Amino acid sequence: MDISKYKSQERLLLAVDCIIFGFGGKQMKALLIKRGFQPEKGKWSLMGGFVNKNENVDAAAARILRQLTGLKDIYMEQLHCFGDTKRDSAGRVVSIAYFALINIAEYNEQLTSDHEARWFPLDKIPTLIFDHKQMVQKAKERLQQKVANHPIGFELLPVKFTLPQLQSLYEGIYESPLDKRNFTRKILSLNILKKLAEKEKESSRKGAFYYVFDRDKYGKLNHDGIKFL
Amino acid sequence: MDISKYKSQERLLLAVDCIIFGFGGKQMKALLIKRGFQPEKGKWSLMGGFVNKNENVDAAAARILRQLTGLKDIYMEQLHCFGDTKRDSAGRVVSIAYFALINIAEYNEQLTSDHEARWFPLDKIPTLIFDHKQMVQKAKERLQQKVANHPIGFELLPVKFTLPQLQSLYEGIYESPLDKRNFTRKILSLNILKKLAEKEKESSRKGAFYYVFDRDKYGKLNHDGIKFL
DNA sequence: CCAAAAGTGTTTCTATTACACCCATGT
DNA sequence: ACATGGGTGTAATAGAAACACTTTTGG
Repeated sequence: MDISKYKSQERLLLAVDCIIFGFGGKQMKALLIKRGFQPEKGKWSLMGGFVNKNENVDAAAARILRQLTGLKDIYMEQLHCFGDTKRDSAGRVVSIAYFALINIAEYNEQLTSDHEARWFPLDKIPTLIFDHKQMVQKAKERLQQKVANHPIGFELLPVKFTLPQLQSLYEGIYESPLDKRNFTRKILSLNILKKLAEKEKESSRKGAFYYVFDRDKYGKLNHDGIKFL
Repeated sequence: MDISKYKSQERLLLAVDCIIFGFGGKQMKALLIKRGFQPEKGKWSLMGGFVNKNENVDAAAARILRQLTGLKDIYMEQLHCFGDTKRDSAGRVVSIAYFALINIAEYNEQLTSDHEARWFPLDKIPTLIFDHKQMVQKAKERLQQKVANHPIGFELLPVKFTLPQLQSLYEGIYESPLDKRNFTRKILSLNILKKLAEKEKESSRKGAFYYVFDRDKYGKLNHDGIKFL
């Protein structure tokens, strides 16, 4: 087979960078690390790494997330390819950005300190290397869109959560307040939550009922017209 | 500067593929070419090419579109990175897919024959090489989403168009009929069209008034909550 | 008994849908 | 005169938004 056209092409470095979102109870946060190698060593950065030649790009993203956080089977979605020639000061590196949603409570604190990782509220993101700030911005916009039509908000909460918690989550993502009554009515009308008998008693005297997301029920619906907000 | 971490990484081929949409009066079409080199030479394919080392990925997409169609200053948007190791039978090539919207009438027929290019209605796309069918599918879904909130449908029409034409366009994109009265009311209520005195007389005895998209007016609106459909 | 958060309905308004007839013109 | 596609309004329904009081319970 004549593949000479391929042979004469220039190869380049391909990286992935991950915007890792967590929910801090009131606001959305992103997990950042102090970069461990040159250039820009010691500066705040997204988690990233290079794509190996015999590795799917999606797999590379999952691997990097696992290496740096210890977490696997995490919700991840490809965001965008950042491909400007000058984006990385050390040479031509095209980066595929992914965003991940994790339950901040399950995240192992030990790993945080290992890699000098820290959670930053989205409105207090420090200066980041390269085009990482743009990546975070784009991820935030994408999350806002996506969460309106897809049940991915639950990835950010524990399996059991209360309606006030869920509302705070949406308020955090949209950075705007929601009406409690309208919110509960709407979310319950979707018929995808199961109410538990148990109550969460930490955050109020009265206690709030726990709910769980019922994936089975959701799976049986038409996902086309479903609107969470 | 110590960039040894970069040096030890594997480089790979990066390509772009373009899904080029046009509107055929009744249905959406995609422009495909007969692939001109091995492997899979002579099979139907999206327009594609390799990204050069000193070229932005976006620029590569624009270059390839220009080389193969002669068109420039075309609406283009990055779609998705397709990065499976086995996607190209001749070796590891990661491809960034873009979709483009062009006014089919302005497209130079000569160039079509030069590259053995042809327009195919979306429901009659032939077998395509590699993962190009998936790319087309994803582009179609993205177009449907996007066109509901952004004024990109106009890219597919001549500068002057009639309301029946615009309606047919949306019907083509969504593959479902719309109510004429509801459609005109909605679209006119956005206040982004300028009605001309002139009429289009080809397709009916009575003739239909031409409109143009008023980019100035549109620019002055809040684009956040705007809904075309 | 009081502070703090949970839970719960109704009304108004806005947007969407469904639906049918007359108009202008070229042949 | 008639066939063809263009243009227009209203009523019914559904969804979104606004809004305030009662409940529970730990201290």
